[in-house]
Amino acid sequence: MNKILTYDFFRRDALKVAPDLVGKILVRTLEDGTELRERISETEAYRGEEDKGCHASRGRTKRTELLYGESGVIYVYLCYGVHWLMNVITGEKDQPQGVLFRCGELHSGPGKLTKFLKIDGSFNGESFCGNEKIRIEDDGFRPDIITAPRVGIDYAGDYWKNVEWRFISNGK
DNA sequence: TTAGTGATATCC
DNA sequence: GATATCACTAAA
Repeated sequence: MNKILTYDFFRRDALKVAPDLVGKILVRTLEDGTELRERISETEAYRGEEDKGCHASRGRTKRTELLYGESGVIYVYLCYGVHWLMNVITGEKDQPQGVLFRCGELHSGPGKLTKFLKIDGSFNGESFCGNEKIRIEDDGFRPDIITAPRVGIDYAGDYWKNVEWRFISNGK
């Protein structure tokens, strides 16, 4: 029986949660009971107000308020008016941390992942803990993790642009 | 390489 | 109210 990840898993530091999430399985249950499954193959950590790539670096606002909140909460963000990007909040309360689900085994790209799983803005503020619609399972799979600089944040400056907070499964 | 897209934040 | 910005994708 697969283990379902709970609050304690997400409450740790984003830099611990992000690599641990790689290889886990996202399970999305639709209205009609259909289950969509996809193994996570890539995540990125966003951590703290000093992280220029993190939304919270520009201050605590209505949008980023969630980042400061409860671990295990889903933060969905509409990017470029087209793509829903899904994050999960990690770390202790009042620390703006999150992990972005960057891509799954079957779909590369965060926009495609959320499209496949039928995630949209209505999931903003939902939680992975005790949620019937979406959860994350651990089937014991432990891939080797490759780290790399995050992508898409050229504006964040040389240091934050190059820090290796991107975690990729090598598929083994 | 570039266009498209819309919510959010910031500037009047 | 108006403009600038963006953790992207698809088309060319």
